[in-house]
Amino acid sequence: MAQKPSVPRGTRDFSPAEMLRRNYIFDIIRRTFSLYGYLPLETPAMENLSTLLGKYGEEGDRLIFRILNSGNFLSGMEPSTLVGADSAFLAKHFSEKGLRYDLTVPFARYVVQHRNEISFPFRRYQIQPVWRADKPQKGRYREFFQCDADVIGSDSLLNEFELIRIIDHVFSELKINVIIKVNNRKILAGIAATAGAGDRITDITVAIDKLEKIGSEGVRQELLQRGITPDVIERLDPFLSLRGSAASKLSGLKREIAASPEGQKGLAEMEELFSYLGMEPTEARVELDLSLARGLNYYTGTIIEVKADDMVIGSICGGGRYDDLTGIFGLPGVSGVGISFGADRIYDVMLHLGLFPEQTGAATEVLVINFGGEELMELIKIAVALRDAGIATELFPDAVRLKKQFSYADAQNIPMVIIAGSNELKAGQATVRNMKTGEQTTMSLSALPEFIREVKSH
RNA sequence: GUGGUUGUAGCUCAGUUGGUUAGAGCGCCAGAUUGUGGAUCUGGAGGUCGCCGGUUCGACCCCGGUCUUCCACCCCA
Repeated sequence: MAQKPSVPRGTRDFSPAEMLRRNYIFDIIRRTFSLYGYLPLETPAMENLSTLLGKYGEEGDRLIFRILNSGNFLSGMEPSTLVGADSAFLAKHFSEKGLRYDLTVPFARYVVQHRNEISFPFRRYQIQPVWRADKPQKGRYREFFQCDADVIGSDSLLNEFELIRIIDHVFSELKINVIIKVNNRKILAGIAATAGAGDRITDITVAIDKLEKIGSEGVRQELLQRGITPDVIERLDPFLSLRGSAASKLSGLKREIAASPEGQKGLAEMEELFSYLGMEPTEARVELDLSLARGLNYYTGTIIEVKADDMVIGSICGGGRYDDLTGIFGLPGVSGVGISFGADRIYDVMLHLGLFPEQTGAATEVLVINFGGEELMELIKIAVALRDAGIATELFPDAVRLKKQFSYADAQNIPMVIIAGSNELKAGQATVRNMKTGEQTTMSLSALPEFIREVKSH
């Protein structure tokens, strides 16, 4: 116990059983992305700090893992400059690279860097780990996987519509009941402007975003704390209490924020999006939630967030439109929109709700009992023939007692065991034991693959 | 980043207001059953009580530090 090795805080090993279930999730997401025409992309685990810093706000910068420079980074540095230097100064001199914090910014970097090779609109999906130097809790890790799909170089709201369809497709295949919340940053800007605080949109949205968690009184306190004046809060109030369908909220808003051109634009976008959704309804409920803001401040239009209906956990998928992301890298005027599935939280939800199918992935289907001795050559041939027939087969590597081999099959959940000892082989036969029912059938060796395929299909 | 919480066998947890060889259930291994798993019975292995240091005649227990877990805030997937 004492000197056991361990992994760093907030990181995890994934056992074979866990990997089979994780791959079940990844496979469904990957298949759905590709069904909608998205292409795979991977980027390095580390990026230059200049790519990363300043993209996620002050809070985000603090959470980026920095990689120490290789070699003697102290060489040529006067000891006197180190005395009294603050950590920001040292970090700048000792570290030039960081672990990626999300997949969207590296994607934007990729697009700008390869703009001449890409034909727009460019759709890509990316399933890779990201790292955040956060304090871990349940459902919050320092290394976790994101599954992103983004399309860049198209302003059309058809993209938003299709991304929502993808979300719906994935969660209905995973059998997770969800609610898809949408909103639009331009509407939020319109609300802020109408309330007379257009310049305080960040403070206002951050506070409003907490509505569900802390209630309307809590939001009021939060707004006050952020220095929003009581008369502005008074004027924000009607927006927070808007109820009803998306259509009725939109028409209500239309009057309220008539004076804000940006707000009107946001409303028009939402109306268009909901008209598409009306034509081709989703399985999950799509709700216009005016309190939805999302922290990442590069979003400029539609914002999307998905919550599980049957379990209290943070959002399991989110996304939105960003107009200016590639602008930071010197390519202005290219609009993008994307979503990101949180695979680790989806895993937690599915585990908690018991939604994983009993057999996930390609576990062994048949174990061939090893009798050793003269039979071994025949047993190898059986295993080869079964694998040729596409049946996942293990030949037990050691000729140990049958009890041990059967226990192994039981522990590994292997559904069928083949017993072919000298008795059976003399007659050119083998016995198949169904481990679930205990039923045993003896047949000729040539009939084995067909028989097992038969049992499998039931 | 702030405040709090947790850590005893592979797993889930007892325990001692500081006193010689630290317990249970489950799991694991062996046997009852030398070609048949999941049930039962019998036996066995496995712990410097997270780590480092301090107080004490003596620490798993008290104190400090550290790592880890989880929680609230912050932020987010």
